[in-house]
Amino acid sequence: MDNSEIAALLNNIGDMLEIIGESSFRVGAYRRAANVISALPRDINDIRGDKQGLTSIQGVGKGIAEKLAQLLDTGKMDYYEELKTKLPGSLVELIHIQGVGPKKAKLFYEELGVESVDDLEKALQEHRVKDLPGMGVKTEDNILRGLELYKKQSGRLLLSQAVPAAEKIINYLQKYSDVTEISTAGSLRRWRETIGDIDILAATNKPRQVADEFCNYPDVVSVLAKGETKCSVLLHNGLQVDLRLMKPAQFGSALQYFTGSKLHNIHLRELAKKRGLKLSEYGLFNLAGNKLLAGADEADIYNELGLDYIEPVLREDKGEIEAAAAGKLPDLIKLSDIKGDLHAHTQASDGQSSLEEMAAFAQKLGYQYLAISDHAQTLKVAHGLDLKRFEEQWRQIAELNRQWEDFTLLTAVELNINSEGKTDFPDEVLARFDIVAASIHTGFTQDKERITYRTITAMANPHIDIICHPTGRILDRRPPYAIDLVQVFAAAKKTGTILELNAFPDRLDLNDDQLRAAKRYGVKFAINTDAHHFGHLANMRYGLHTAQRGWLTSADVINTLPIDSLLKSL
DNA sequence: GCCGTTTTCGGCCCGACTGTTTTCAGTCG
Repeated sequence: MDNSEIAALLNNIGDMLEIIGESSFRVGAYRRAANVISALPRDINDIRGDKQGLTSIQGVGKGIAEKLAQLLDTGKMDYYEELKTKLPGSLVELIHIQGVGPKKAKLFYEELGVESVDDLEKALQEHRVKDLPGMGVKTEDNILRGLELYKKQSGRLLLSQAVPAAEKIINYLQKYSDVTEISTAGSLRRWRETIGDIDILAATNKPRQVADEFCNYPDVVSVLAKGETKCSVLLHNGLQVDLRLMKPAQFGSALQYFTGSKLHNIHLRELAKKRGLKLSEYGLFNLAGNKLLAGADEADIYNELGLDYIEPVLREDKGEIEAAAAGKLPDLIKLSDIKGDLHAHTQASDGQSSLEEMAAFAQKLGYQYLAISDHAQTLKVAHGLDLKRFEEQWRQIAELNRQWEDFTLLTAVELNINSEGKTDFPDEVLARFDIVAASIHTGFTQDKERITYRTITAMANPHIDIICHPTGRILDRRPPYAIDLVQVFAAAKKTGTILELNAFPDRLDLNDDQLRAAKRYGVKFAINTDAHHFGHLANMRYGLHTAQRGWLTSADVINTLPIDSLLKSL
């Protein structure tokens, strides 16, 4: 089992313990351990072999370490198996429905025999819930609404749906209402790969007027709640947007609080307490609560706690607070560091734009270079190019390059790694491209050993510079294929092969935790959009923020290099 | 179940809202 699978299992245990009614601190301990392990830069199996062992992991003590050791050694954990006999397998799913927590899940199970989401739906329809102690008609309605929501958005929203929608609303409110400051908050501001709902925070002295304007926003189909501190609306595309209204003097502390993550906030408040202070959404206070130390400005809160400012993308309680205390936060890569894009397709294969259109948009973004990396001959479904067609493309690129002084189209290819680990062209052909990328497009269902072998075999070819979308996952549609990333990272370091961070919003592959792990191995990255239309080149920002979430600096990413250094490094 | 520049035992973040209740439990973020 890998780190993310272990983390998922620990979270599941946390959910089960909560329903059983275990101490919330024990529940929290399992969730913290899960959070830390998901971000671990090393394979947990290796740590198991260390002298200090699993307890060297912050948040893993003797109890969890013993259980994990058994799991890693035998593939089973007695404790988990025992819990599963106490609760039906799908009962934990209930607490992911808005309005249902552990207590109600337990009540429904014990009193109504509800064991799954389907059971609950039936019980609600038959109005068996309202007669339970502490329940009523309104509770029943609330849960029914939560259930509808749960069914509708089983998957969370992609960043690429949420970010533009939020930006439009912010522009609108700035234009038509009296806000002094306004920002996104929540997981959207942290640029998590998927978003639950859109949170927006505004500072104003005229909350009623801002609330009115917000509810009049043209895309609103229904107003769910409207008050002076909070409004919720539903947009016609099904998105829920929450607007929170604050006084300017509290904007910083409110923004800090509503940005989260939950675990980051808990850790920060613990730290405040240790220093004799108290932190809430209303500000940072002395313990007596009568002296305000910070509130209007978010950065002041961190500074008053003795920390460097922590960017929202890092606020996951994955070591950023310790790093900020030690002055060791990374100098995160910025969008302006990106000098070009190394993965783009044209009409020649499965793209929709011409060479000229791609180049024009890349220049508009201020790039020095763009690599045209169409698919090659064996990927028939994408109309891959044979050598003759590539030679024609090279001729066109050379001709176009003559007219620009400070911009270059690079000749590239995205090879397909077949089930034997072989690619489309012999080495003497590969040597003729500026950049050679390779990736897996077929045989997703092969076993871990096989897929890892294919990838590592391709990396061993000295002509192959980059491995694209290394896990093949597509958010909400396709899980990653079975691949041993630890072996891949080690091989990437050894062979000097670059790993791609694919910026396409439903890929983001490698993801944040994987980037951080790979960085520890000394791997270098390319952040590429994999554009199939010139407009897709603008997706770079989704990759960029994912890179930040992976603690990457500009030195970790090769397409921050000017063109001559780039070509030399390849 | 974890952890220690107040502690190896006794703590463990903070506040608001809702719905069901007469003082609070449950849920949420």
